[in-house]
Amino acid sequence: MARSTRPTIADVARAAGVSRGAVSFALNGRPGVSDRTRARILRVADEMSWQPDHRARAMRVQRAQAVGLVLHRSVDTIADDPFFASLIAGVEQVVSRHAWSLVLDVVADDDEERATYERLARERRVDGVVVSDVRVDDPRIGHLVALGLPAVTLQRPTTPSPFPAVRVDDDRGMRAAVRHLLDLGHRRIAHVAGPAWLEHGLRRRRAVEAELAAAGLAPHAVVESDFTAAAGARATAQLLDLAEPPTAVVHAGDPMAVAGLGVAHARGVRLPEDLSVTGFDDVELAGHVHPPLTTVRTDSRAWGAGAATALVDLLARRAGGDDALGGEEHDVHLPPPELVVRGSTAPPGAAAT
Amino acid sequence: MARSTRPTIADVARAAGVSRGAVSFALNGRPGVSDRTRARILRVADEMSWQPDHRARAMRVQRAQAVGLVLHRSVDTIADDPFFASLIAGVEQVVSRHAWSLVLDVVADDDEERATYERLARERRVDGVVVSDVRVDDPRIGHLVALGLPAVTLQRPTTPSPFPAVRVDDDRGMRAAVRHLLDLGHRRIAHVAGPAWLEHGLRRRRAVEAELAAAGLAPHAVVESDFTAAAGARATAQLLDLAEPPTAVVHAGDPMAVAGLGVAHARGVRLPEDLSVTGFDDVELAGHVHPPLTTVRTDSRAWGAGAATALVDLLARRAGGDDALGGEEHDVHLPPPELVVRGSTAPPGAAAT
DNA sequence: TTGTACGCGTTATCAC
DNA sequence: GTGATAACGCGTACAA
Repeated sequence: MARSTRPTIADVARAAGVSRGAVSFALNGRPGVSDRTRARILRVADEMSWQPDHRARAMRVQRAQAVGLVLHRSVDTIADDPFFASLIAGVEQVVSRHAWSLVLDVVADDDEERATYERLARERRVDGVVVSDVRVDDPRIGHLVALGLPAVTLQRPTTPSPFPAVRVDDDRGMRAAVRHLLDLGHRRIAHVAGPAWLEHGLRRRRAVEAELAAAGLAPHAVVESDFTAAAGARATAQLLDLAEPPTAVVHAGDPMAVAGLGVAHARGVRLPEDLSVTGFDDVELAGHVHPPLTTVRTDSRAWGAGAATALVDLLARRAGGDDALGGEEHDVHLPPPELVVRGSTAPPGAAAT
Repeated sequence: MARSTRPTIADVARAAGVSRGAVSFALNGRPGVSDRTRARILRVADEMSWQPDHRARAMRVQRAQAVGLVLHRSVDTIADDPFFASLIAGVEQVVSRHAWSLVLDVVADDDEERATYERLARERRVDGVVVSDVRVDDPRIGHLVALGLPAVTLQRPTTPSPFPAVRVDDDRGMRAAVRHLLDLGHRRIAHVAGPAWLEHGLRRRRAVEAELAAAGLAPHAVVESDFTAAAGARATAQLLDLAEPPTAVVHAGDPMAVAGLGVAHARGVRLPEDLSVTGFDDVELAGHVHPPLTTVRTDSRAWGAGAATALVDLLARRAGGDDALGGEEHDVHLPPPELVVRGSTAPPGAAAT
């Protein structure tokens, strides 16, 4: 455990017979040293397996070379919703390519969330953050502005935000799912929604309503849920208990939809003859349950990657002296999600025909 | 964006009319300032909303106050396996309680993994790492020792390791599942295993074999898989294609088991009458598919929390001057997982009786 | 309690 | 253009 022998830039400089400054120049590829000296310095540094101490450098250049991601959901939801893992993976992919780091925090409530952002900003652990699960009237936007912590949001918040957003046209996918059911002949279409206080929960619900309205219909019923399988199961049970149950249910998330299939199955409802079901996200399991789930394929990893890229770009602009935060003109638009038709949807009463 | 006005310790000292050293003492709650002065200093610091710059402090005390977690799996597997999200959440829970940070990296191959550990160590981004997905003959152990980077492993590696391990008796759960099937009267029991090069993949397989051997049996068949739903589906198809198919399948992971249910369903196999299925982990969805999955309940979050705790303890000991790495006597033992019996298991040919 | 050296790179200034 | 020298960033720790 050769803890004491970790070389510093001074050791490298001495070994190479140059000044510390020269080593720094050589390492960072800037003019000031001849090619021969540069090569020698780099060789020596490599031999000593020296790399600059990230902290010392960060302190000097006033940049952490790290981005933060603060996830605010119960610890359980995080495990149950594959979305987060994909998001993290996407962010990480970009961040690591730049030799930056991802600092991750999971918080349980609003207070902890505030405190965490404050800590990240004050301690300067990160240069900026990715804001996910944007809420309706999201208080974090103002908070981050006040803290002076640059950010990128996933979707554009409903309230004005000075930060760039990574946008994807969820609506299109949701409407495609409803359209698909309408085309199959369904008229009693229910929706199991995400929480209305989440921007994407609300947005997806509006999309369902809009597409139905375009066909002169209204949702047969809307049950607000929270994206978990347990809540999805409850919601489906509730819908099946209606005097006049729906013939199709559009879910705002796959785990809810899969649980819905399970409940229907358990009650002897024939799938998809008696009930058509759609999901949202296309998690890996979606194609492997029975009947395989018709769902909307999103690319959460691309979302994470897009957000990280936007953030890195934003920070680069700021490092270049541009104090602006970017705003809408730097929004990144991702390709809209597409409907994946599988076996969980069919014309209503298909078996009866 | 008041970037330039971020206060430093000097500003606080000036405002409070004391020296910088006094502010430092007051903040860290150590003797050297009177209670009255301490209170005043803290009040001023709070008013200016000053918190010590993490980098400057880290540089001085030579500690990053951060732990690393390097996940080595394809980006897809990470999203599909809820285990990771739980693990991350567990680690984070502990880490944040200490006001430390979690630095997360996702790597795609061995080279990248090596490079990442090296970077984390050389740049001193983290004080230690949590090593998950321990492999048979895991090369990372030696590498980490060479880098001088303290670690905690999830399960004790098969090869000697100087690091503490968080251990949980997977075997017990796996054997309980097999026992359960034997008790139901099954004799043709197959196993869909995880990769044999993963410590827990191999361990679970051995447990299945051991329990069957205790009953004078051998696995009806073993299909090696990779923990994904897709692979699980293929494995089940393969088993059902056998001239003499198994009456029960024990899976090393829930996603594989759920996909197995789907395949069986699609083929018209009656569940659980014609085929009993067990999983491992008890992901949230497990109780909501049809039939609800009999599985082994593990607590991945507790695993993450245990690992983080062990790591923080280890680092505290080292900070206290103890250069030892801990080793086996600091292993943490978690309660063994338990079997959760649901509807996916029944006596063989139950409906026929 | 105060003054100040220190940790470790980066960068502005300066000499050749 | 090459390179050395020294100041700097921001807390902490130790001598005074």
